Amino acid sequence: MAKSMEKIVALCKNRGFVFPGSEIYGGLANTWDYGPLGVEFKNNVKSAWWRKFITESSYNVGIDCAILMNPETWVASGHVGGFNDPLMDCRECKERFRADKLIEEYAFSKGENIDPAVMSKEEMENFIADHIPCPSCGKSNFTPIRTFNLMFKTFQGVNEDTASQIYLRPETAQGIFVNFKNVLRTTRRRLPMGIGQVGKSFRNEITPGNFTFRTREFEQMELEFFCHPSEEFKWFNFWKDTSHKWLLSLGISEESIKLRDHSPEELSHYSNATTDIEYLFPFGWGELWGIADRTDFDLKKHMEHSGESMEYLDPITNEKYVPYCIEPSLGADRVALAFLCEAYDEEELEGGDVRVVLHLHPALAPYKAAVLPLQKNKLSDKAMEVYHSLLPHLSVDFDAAGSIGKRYRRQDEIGTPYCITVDFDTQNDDTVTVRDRDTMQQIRLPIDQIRTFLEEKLAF
RNA sequence: GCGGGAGUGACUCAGUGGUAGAGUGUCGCCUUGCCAAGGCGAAUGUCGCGAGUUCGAAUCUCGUCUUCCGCUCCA
Repeated sequence: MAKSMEKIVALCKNRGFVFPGSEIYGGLANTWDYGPLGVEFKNNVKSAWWRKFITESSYNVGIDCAILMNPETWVASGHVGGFNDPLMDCRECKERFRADKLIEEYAFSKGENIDPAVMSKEEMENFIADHIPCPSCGKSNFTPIRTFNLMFKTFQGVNEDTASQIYLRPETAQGIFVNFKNVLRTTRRRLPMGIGQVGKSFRNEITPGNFTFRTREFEQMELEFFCHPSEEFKWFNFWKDTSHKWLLSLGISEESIKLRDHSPEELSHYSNATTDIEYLFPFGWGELWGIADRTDFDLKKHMEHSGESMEYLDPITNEKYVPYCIEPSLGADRVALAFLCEAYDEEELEGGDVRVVLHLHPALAPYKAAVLPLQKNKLSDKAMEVYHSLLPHLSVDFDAAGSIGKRYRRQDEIGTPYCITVDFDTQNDDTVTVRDRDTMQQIRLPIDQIRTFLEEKLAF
């Protein structure tokens, strides 16, 4: 049956996966809070990534950097210069223009030597008002210039002046680059080596939207993998492949993802190759994972701006070089949403009624199992025992309210892969019914084997 | 920023000037012995906010806030 964002958003709100941010104050556009189930789920997504890309990798190590960084970082990375576009709108025809581009074009067409780069905002505004009509409608009625910078600004310390202005990081990558030497030295690693990080980033997007897909505050799972320049494509393909397989191993189907190589025109100025892994959301294809060959761009920029050497001395060959960097960068909120969309299903059962079920991979499910007494009054004590015996080891739920069928459905809806039903036989032989979410099949299992059974299912 | 929708219980909505409603969900009791059964009962509302009109406003007017969808934009 059809899945839609509307239904998925409604499920998230009703069951405590995701709430609209600041709801009691009428909300704040495009902010979302992860509820009790959502945080378990998202943590599972993040730890699955961490396990695959950091813990289980012999090449990679982790790091957790500050969100606030020396502003010079963003000058070096190009984020300060690259995102200060002076924009103005024509009040008549609503077209939007870059003031510096208008002046450049004007200067070029008149053969005059005017450089907007040295002009202040007011000077540009005045110049345009005096000389340049709207290229679209011919009128001269522009709004004042507004500079759109992607980065959120704030102030460090008590003085709110430009000297104390700092930024919320727009990507986690730069924290890794500035620590490259620290990590290399303290881990005594040789290249190739990767440094991974999970953390919040902030971008003041003009148009956010589609639930948690594009938000101004978001979480990234980034790996910066450093290698010899001659091996850039080898490792680029390796991480592309590894990323692709990771998604499949956690339940994303082949049909709903595609790998899209950037065309040469589309490539960022620093990249030799970029591949996006896109997922087919109910609202269309959306980028989950950008795998970019960033070359030595970032390390070189930081060398220039900081004066610190970012070169690597190969202890075997004695070759000294600035490493190339392959960056698989994944949106945590995006991929979590993709897992949800992929898992969401409405199944028509015999008799015509419909059950909503999240076919989440057990490793991602908020609860691995729910313990249910078949009969509330007489079996709750025994069920509680089972529940408490599992609680120290696994995330499990307990539910005694309503009919057993209703409780199965409630667990289906939140993606709990197994329901453990305590019945009257349990009291005699210490076995329980384990009901599978996907197949609705039931097996009988001794209580002391439940934990092992569940833990085996968590592999991906 | 522009254009267009929309704000009534947790959710979906009804209510167009005269005592705030329904279904779903939630909770309790009974029933129920493996897939949303049933019975009885309960709780939850500054009707987004502020002015105005009126004897009286969820309802009409103005303002405002929030939100959604398009457009603009997008490392």
